[in-house]
Amino acid sequence: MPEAAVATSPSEATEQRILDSAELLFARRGLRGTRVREIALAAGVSAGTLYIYFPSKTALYQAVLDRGLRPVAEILDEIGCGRPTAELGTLIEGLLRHLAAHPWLSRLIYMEAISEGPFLAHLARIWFRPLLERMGQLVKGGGRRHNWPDDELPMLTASIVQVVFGHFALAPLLREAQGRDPLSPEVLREQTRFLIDYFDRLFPDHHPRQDAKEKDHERT
Amino acid sequence: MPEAAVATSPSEATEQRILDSAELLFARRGLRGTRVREIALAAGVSAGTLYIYFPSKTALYQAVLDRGLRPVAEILDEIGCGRPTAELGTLIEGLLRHLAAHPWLSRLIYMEAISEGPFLAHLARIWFRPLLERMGQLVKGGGRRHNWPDDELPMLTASIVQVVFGHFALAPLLREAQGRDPLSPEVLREQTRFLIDYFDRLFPDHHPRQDAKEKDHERT
Amino acid sequence: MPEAAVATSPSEATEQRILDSAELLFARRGLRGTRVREIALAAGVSAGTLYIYFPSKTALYQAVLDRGLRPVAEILDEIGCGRPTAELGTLIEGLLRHLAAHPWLSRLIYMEAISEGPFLAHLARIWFRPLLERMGQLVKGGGRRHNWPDDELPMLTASIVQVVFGHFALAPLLREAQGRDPLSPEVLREQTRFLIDYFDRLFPDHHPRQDAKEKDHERT
Amino acid sequence: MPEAAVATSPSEATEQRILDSAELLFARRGLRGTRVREIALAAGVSAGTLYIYFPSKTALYQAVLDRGLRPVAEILDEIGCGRPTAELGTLIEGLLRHLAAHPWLSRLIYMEAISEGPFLAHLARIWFRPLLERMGQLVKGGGRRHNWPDDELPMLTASIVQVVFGHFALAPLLREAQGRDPLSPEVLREQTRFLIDYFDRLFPDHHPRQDAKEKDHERT
DNA sequence: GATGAATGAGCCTTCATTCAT
DNA sequence: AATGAATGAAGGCTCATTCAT
Repeated sequence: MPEAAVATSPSEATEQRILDSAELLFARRGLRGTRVREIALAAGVSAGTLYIYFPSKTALYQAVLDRGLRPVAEILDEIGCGRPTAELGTLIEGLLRHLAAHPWLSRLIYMEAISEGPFLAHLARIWFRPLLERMGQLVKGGGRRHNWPDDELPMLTASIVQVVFGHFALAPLLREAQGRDPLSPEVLREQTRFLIDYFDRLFPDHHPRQDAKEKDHERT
Repeated sequence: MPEAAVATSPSEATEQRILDSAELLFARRGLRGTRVREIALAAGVSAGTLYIYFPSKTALYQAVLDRGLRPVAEILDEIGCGRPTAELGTLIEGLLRHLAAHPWLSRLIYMEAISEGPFLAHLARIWFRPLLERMGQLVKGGGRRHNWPDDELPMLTASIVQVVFGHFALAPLLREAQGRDPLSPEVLREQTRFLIDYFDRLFPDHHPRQDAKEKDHERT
Repeated sequence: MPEAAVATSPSEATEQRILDSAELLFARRGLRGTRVREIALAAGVSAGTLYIYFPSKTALYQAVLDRGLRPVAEILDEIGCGRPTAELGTLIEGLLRHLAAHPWLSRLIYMEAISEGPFLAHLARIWFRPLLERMGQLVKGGGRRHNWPDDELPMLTASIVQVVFGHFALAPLLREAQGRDPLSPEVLREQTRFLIDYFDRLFPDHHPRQDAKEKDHERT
Repeated sequence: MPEAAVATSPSEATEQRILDSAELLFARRGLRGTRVREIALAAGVSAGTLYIYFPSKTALYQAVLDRGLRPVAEILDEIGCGRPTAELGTLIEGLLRHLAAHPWLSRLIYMEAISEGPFLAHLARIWFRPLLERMGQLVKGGGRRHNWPDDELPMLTASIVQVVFGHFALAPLLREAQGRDPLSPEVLREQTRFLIDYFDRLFPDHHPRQDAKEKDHERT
């Protein structure tokens, strides 16, 4: 419960500020491309101060990655304790809400994945594999009657991850190409609605939430 | 097989080797994270030699990006001159074939997009926007009777790009998480088959190829 | 004695040390021929430290030039506020004293002039042109009855500058050829005495200081 | 007599072109500040070709220096074989003619002198010392009755060198400050006339040429 | 706890020099 | 004789990291 309590100490606040700035910059430039001084400057401290909190740039990177991924893992754990029906929609919505609240997270993850850096295995273990597994369970299990062949399910779940996370990861490009901010509340609402529709079509038998379904489309 | 034919001067070969090595490394580390010496070493030349062919690291990066994106633009142009029906499948297959032959391209593009680098606008202009437009035409036009609302089409096409390119961009992560090489011919064949199935479900009226359709699913 | 008074921060001292070393080396090798590492080594710091104080080698060069030329401009300004008679001698003596105290200055100026570098115009504006003008005023004005034709005066003043500054600029060569140090107090005293004699002959009506005149020559 | 005969071989011409370009550039940038490629480019050959004619940049520098200084030494030798009277004027005129024909020579010499390079001793031995000695002989000897004290003669001769060579060495600065080209025939003529007048005043007993004397001043 | 000063390793780039053609 | 291609050794400059204050 670190986020529930108020700022414990001034140094705790400084540490968070450093982590925030680092997240933002690592997400854009990667580990090698980000300068310690940039992070410190963005956090409003000197580069020397940063080394009081983190022993090295790499350790800071790891801390940023951990802090970002932990809540994702928690979301995955929370889902799945409930009823198996309609959980995929819940999972997606939970993820979207979290990603919208932490717009750098997707880019950070993608950056690390593409970089094939030293934390790739870690990333696969604590983020991607659990995500695929949970999604696989939700798709396979739950009495759903979708008609996807079993051997295509891994690719299906991977594609869902791509669509959900990709929207945030490629946000700069989408903004540039579409002329609107993919992270604005309005666009995020549209994107959420679209994804629900999207999953309805991929899993025709799967009706995540009655209200959401009736709101936007009456066909079928 | 365009590289077999010419084989002009020895310096031409060197230039291509440098471009190849640079593509590989830029795709993994981005512009800032890649060292010129690494590129030169990978190309089997000295760092000084590299500067005979390219005036700067940035210029080399640009050349790599251009060389990678030009064929994609050509693929987009070629499609669309034919019949409008079933063209989406053709486009996807063409793209997949090209991306499979140039496995670093997607990662290069994603890296640049995520980095929000100086070529983002260029990337949007010559890659992403044409891609979205062409796909939008193919989806909208062609007498198809899919029932997507118009305002969701941009997000739909974006999601298709995510699924097609994401497979290659996140290849290292997929390999690590799924325990198999996403770039192996076998997996690529599966991925192609999956994507065709996938589009059939997103556009139920759209029957790209009879054989592909009958192979795996008999519903509708 | 301006450097004895202040002695502010340690970094101020470092900056001055860098400027001193740079002046010495730039005066000998010019801008292009001097290595940043040499300057840093001579100043007792690392090359990186130098860049804390100056953004580039060129900026350091400019700073050295400015620091060296400012006092010369001040000397020129101070002279001329007094009586017009006998001022040329005062100017020369003031210049000689300053040049003797800053033995690298002449070489720095000559080096820049010969190099035809980017600061040549600056040098002409803040050093050479004022020098010529002030000397021209002193020679022309002041009721002197020398009989130089007007159109030879610019060349005359230029030649004076050559003789005054050239002694310091060509010091290495003079030392090598004459076997004595042109910067030693003794030789400097001789040179001053010679210059006074020299000007007496160029301007027979011009008796700068009675004492100086009587000290060394009773002939005529 | 290397300049009398026509171009012996094509390679001879190339060598001279390289020497010419090198002279020009060494005079402006010094040994360290000049790039071999620049010289080659200015000579219209490749850098590799340059190494056919000269084993290294330093050797080329030495050759340039030698080629430039040899005629000066010859001028010094030729003078002095004649009558001792009025020879100083002849020497000055000969020097001026040569320096005007080789405008880079003075700058080259000054550059080397200021740089305190490895050829300083050489320069002193074959250029400056003979020059001082010859001038000293001409001033002292020849039955002239000027009234300079003996211990000021070295400084006097040095000052003459400064005035004669300095005009060419500081040409860029003079051009910038005076707004006219010090190497133009017109200005060179003026400078020659000025120098004759100048020496007449430094050595009142010394009447180099009747015509020159009567042109501008009738005192004595 | 915080920082300004300092640094050594390393980065991008240039350069004198070599050599096969 | 001439050169284009190549390179190893700097050269200017940056950066992660340390430490006295």
